[in-house]
Amino acid sequence: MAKYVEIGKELKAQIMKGTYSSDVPLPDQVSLAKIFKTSRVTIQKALGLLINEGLIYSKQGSGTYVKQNINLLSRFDATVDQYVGTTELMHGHLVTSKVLAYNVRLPNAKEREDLNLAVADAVYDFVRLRIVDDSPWKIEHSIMPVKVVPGLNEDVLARSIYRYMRETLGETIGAAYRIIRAAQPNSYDRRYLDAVSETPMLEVEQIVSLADGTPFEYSFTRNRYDKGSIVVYHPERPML
Amino acid sequence: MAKYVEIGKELKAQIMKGTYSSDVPLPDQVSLAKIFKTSRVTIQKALGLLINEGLIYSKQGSGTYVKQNINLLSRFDATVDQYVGTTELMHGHLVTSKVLAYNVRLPNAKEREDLNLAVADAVYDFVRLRIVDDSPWKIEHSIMPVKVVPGLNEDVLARSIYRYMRETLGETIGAAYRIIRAAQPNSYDRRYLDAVSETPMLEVEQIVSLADGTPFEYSFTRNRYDKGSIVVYHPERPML
DNA sequence: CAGTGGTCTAGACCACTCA
DNA sequence: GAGTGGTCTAGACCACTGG
Repeated sequence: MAKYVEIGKELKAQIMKGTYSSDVPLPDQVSLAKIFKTSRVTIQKALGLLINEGLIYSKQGSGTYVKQNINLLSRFDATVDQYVGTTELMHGHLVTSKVLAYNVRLPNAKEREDLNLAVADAVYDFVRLRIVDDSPWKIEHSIMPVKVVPGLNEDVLARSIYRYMRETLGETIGAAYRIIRAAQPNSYDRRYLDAVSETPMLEVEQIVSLADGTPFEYSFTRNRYDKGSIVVYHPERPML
Repeated sequence: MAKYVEIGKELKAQIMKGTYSSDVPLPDQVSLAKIFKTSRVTIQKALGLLINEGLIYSKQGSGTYVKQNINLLSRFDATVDQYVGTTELMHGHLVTSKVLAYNVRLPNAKEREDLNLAVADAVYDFVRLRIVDDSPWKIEHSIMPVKVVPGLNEDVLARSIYRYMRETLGETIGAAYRIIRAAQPNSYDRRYLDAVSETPMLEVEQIVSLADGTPFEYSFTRNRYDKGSIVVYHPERPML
């Protein structure tokens, strides 16, 4: 593990423990470099991780401070901010899956473009109902290329796909595009999620890629408006 | 302007011009350092900007490549990914505002916490209907502290608050928390956005801060499900 | 003014890919 | 094995904050 990641973890742990308040700044970068026996650049890279998470912010000429509103995230139920599958998201809750449809077929034009596939590259096409503590939660409709995620059978689907990819295939999940929208309920929503005409649905369309840039998942996830929201943090970035 | 930002802009411009395809990698970092007469670390910082925007990705031992799905973003109408106000978002479209409510009052407990205010710190509380090309688009309900954004009158509200902050107050917008959810239409939605019972609404609740960490906006923005979605890109980051 | 973060350099070693 | 990106160093200068 890279040194700056280790330092980032340690600093985060200290912040979560309440070592630094939002009034008193963290030790300055030179001091931190001495404390962790490293260079200032490495400290800056470590602090950058926490800044990107929204945990701290830096003010030139002044210092580095802990943000006040860390608690904001915990107030909301479903956070889809990381690339962990939903199975691993709900700490302390049992998440199970029911496979509603499972099929292997050839991709259409849009899927070929979004997943970067040739005409003959088969894809899995499956729909899963995700259940938390015996209560229906969301419906996931996923398209995945067979050549990128081989061996994806119904047994794996009932468990965690992301864990299968990490532990069995040894793949690292990379970036994700997400489009978030509200939608009217469709027949699946009505049948499995107790939605009626007046029930707004929250839909997330996403393309997820491996660390090497290969797209491996194109999916639509839907839940009732009262069964989850999405939390996003946007740090400041130079405009290009 | 920092050198790495300049280089990032130049590289982005070249990529947008189609200089590099997704098959052939960009020049390697050492070559780029020579081309831009700088060090490799600076090149890496510049490339990092493009990686965070989802424009390119790097593969250790291989090279740095342009992503295939750059066009994904342009397919969707409303992108709320940057900290520009909506006035500046719709290129080539006329965005106007109608102030539906405007008030100065004392903050409640939640607002005091989210905006980091004392009991006596007054806040603006206003509702604006945003109109694109004569068609109602979204409703923004905003709370802003008077002491952070002084001089916010109805004249400014009808124009661009963000531009006022940048150009008149000289403030730099920093980070933002956003919670995105689907919701049932309320009376405002029905009255001004042509919503009925079966019209799902997309709602964005957000806290926006200045570069120095001071929160200055707590707002709810709503639009009809068919009048805008939200696009988010999540680059890979080490887990802390 | 002293102290802080922001940027930048030149060079080094390592991990990984791919022919 | 050559070439690539990932990390790290030690030191420097600048920009900004705040007493």
